[in-house]
Amino acid sequence: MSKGLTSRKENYSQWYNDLVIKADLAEYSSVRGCMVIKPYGYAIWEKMQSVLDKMFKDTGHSNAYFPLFIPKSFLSREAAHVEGFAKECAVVTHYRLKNSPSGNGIEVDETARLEEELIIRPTSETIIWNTYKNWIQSYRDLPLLINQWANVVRWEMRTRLFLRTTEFLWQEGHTAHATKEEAIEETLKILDIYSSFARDWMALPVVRGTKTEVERFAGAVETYSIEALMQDGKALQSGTSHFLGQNFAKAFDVTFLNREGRLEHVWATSWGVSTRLMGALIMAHSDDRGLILPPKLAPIQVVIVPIYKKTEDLELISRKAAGIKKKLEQEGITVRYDDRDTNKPGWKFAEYELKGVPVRLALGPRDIENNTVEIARRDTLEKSLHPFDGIENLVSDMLEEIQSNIYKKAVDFKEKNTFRVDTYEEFREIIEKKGGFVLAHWDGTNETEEKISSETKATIRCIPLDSEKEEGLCIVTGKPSAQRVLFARAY
RNA sequence: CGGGGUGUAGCGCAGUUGGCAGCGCGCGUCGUUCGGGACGACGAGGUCGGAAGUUCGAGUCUUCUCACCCCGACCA
Repeated sequence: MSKGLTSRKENYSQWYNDLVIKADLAEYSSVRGCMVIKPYGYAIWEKMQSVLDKMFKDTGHSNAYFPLFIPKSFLSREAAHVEGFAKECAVVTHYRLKNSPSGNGIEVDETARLEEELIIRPTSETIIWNTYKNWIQSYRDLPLLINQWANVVRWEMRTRLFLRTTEFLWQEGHTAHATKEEAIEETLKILDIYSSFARDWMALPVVRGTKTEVERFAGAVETYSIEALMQDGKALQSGTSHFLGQNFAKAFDVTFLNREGRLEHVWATSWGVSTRLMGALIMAHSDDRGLILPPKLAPIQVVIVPIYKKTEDLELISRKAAGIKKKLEQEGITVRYDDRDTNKPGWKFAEYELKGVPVRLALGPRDIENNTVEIARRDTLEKSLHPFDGIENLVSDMLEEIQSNIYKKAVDFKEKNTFRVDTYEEFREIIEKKGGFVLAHWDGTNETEEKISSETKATIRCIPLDSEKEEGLCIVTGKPSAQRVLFARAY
């Protein structure tokens, strides 16, 4: 048990908070609802960014950057969109401060009121479509495939580190297409990118699906999402991809001349993942000793800890460690040699476990004598001794094994906690007692969906894309249903 | 916005009837330690969230105020 880390069983959300803070990923800032992402946490986010960025570029997208401020009038151009975001917008009303007449401090200069208020972007569709209007004239300008890495602000009432903060970091893709089919294809292509990123890099299995009308993005025709299951049985929406139809094109009058010389509105998509993925990563794999990071996203993949009494020992060990470090680095592995004299080995062991470093090598006088290294893996906590020779291959293989092992564990957890139920009693029982994903039939109406969510706090996470289309009867109304949908309590 | 709570050292907290501002962790120096979160000695660190009031005297009592946290309604 780690010092000061609440156990998951004791209090899951406390465990999560403790972990984020003690593993040095982030901390609360002096600004309400906003957090500071610390270097170790940001390093993980940077890894995610660089992988995703490459995936976007490999599929033809380019990065650009649009303003943080959105004129108020823009937001109201698309009816559903403004409806969805109005309640959580930060608004800039003034552009100047002045010294208080009382002499202490500063205050807003009321004479410096903005003619039109500016909204801090909660998402960028409006400013982007206002811009695209000037970029698109002909079918030759299409498709337009743009992504931006940015911060956005949503004035949430309650916040949680990484999962929901007032300001957060994300990427938002915004594309324009000549046809509906092409836009839908793009939406699905991105959904694929998200789900394979989750699987192959985060070691996180997800369910892909469409959102119900109630859960749909404000302004979208169809919203697709990936849904992940956390260890406490709650679902976390981890990425969304929207088919926007012609809603924004119409609202911002974005048209193009097609091959036949006819003017048409373009078809649009938007899609995003945020620093919320950090929350998913933390909650999906970690244990009561601390983080467990998939090696492919770990900022430090291997740490080498020297164990010594005398400085002569340290010199010998350091020479040996430098050799190992070099060999591992040649394999493309990120290694830290921690020879700080300020902490004891035991302290370091606990510290790197807390921080989720996948593999730890310990090197002491005994190892120097026997030509061995002690290898400990974070996911299973197994320790073993290995000869110095060929250590780089062993570690390299172990990293891959850890990556696949934690994925397997997550898949196993998801399967064990996914239930098919056919009655509402059973449904409530599982939602109340066990949590997890529940697959059940639903009659497709908003009323039934809202009844279920108000009675059980479980919502329809998505209508899965990949499951078989089994017909049945709605668990609440008994009306016919074309397929089971995925319910869960969600973050 | 409704309900509850907390503001005292970097962090976590104690502070009795109003009477010298404390404890643990952390931090600094020195020494012994070092194969699973070591130990000892010495030391630094405070407008007690803010303002006003009662009092010889306020961390403590009164009034006002600000901030943050937790639970609900909203959400990637």
